[in-house]
Amino acid sequence: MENIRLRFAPSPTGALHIGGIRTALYNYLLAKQLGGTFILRIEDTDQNRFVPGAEAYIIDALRWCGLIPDEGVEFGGEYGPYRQSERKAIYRQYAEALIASGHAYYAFDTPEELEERRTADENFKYDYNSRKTLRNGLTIKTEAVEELLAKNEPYVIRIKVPENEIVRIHDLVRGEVQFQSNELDDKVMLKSDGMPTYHMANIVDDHLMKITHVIRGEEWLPSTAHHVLLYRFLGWESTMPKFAHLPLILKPTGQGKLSKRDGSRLGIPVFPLSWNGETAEESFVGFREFGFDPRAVVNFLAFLGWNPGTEQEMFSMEELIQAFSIEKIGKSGARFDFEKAKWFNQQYLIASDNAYLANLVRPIIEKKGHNPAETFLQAFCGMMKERVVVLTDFWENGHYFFEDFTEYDDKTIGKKWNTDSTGLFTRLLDALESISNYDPVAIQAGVEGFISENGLKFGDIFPILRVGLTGTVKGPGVFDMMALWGKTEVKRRLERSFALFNQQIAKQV
RNA sequence: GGCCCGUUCGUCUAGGGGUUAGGACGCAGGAUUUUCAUUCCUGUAACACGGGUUCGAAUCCCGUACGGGCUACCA
Repeated sequence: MENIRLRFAPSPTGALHIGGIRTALYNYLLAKQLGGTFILRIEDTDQNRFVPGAEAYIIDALRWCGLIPDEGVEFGGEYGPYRQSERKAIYRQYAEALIASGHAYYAFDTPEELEERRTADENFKYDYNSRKTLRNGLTIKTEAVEELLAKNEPYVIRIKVPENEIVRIHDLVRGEVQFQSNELDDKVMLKSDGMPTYHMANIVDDHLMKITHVIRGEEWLPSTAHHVLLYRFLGWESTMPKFAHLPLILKPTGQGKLSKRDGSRLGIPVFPLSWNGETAEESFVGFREFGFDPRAVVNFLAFLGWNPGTEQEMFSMEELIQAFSIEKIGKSGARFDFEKAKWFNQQYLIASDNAYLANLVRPIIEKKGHNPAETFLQAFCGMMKERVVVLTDFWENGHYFFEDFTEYDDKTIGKKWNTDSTGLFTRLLDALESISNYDPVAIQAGVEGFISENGLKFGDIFPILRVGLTGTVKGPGVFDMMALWGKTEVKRRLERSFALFNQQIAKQV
């Protein structure tokens, strides 16, 4: 039985957006399902686009999502190095082997010369036809080529695409796709700086690392024909990996595929983690910082372009590993729907136990300068979890648990609070004081008793009690909160608030 | 422009020759509730278009339209 090996191979050119994470996820799921190995390879062959910190970001992001590589940069393994820049020498020998077998050639055309050809003919392609008129090993005599090489003349190595052939690729998502070889250009394999292009490095590494399945974005479908040709020319066709090209993730609004800018444009995260670029324009908030639980992000992403064919929507990573299948990957682009992402998050938060939540919420509360006791925090999380969508809502909607509110619902108070209220509520406070067993049930009984004894209605008491306690008309059950806070704190809060309310009506008069 | 891929409610999607075309998000209404939320119920809304093939097409085939990707010494 073959050893299943899949890889996620991003370029460290900046923060990795959610589309990249989804690609990693699908690779991870299939690897785990088949008992295989999930590998992280860094494709840093473009020295111009290299961004410091991007590699660390990618690893942090994968860790946060729970997509831990078994092998790769920072994770070890027997097929290293896993950074392509450290494998530079390897690629050259294969590029030269391609030349030796007549499947590639040296090309001496300068970027400027090619640019000129492109401006002259906008359909210009370096292909089976035009290569006859360019400066390369096919048009220059062998000795002259040797001479140029000896003189250190810059050159690239290009693949020699055969004429009049049909290149067939079998894609696990799309079935058979054909390309007419005359449509294919002679892509550069080795750049003049000695680095391979993606195409070369990818095929060599996938072969050397014994990759069995390539799951990647649809943007690679057109160049897969070149990749198949390379496997053939290098004699590796029999062990060529299976390909699966994923539908792209589309912008939430408008047209085209999701891009980095869509996040800031719409005020929503499109990255797993925040990224601090050189400028504000290049900086992005992540799902993590926005208040997402990684389980929700993973669940949401899994469903962007795939679904199990059942009506189950909530899937743990383990369940995804069980249920995942390439056959069920969709073919058309999936629009990024932030509303759905939030819904997933809310579902996870509601279903989480209080201790788990307290762990995630604590840093948020501490950042605001509060250091609550663990039991208090957990009780808080328990009361709030059905009222939040993202983790930051715990503070947004429940800050009054930790600090005195400064703004309150003055509309409600304006309607309900009058000059007689202080007297009434002071008596309520006294009634509250006399409750011996200060738990939610007893408090409720006390308040209800007070209401009926005084011939009042719920509406006369509750809005003021709630706003007095929390500043807002929304929130957990008042009696639950009161029990958590205790008699003294309840008294303190209410007395403070009554003073505030009296100031408000004083101003109105 | 050329090549390649795609097209079921607004969005994510199930289904795949005969279905009341199913679910989820969103939205609207209702029930429960001390508020808000949760939960539950109900509603809203789709097979891009045109031709075939067939007794019958959303489903198969061909076109068209529309959308997307690629077209670098970027990945």
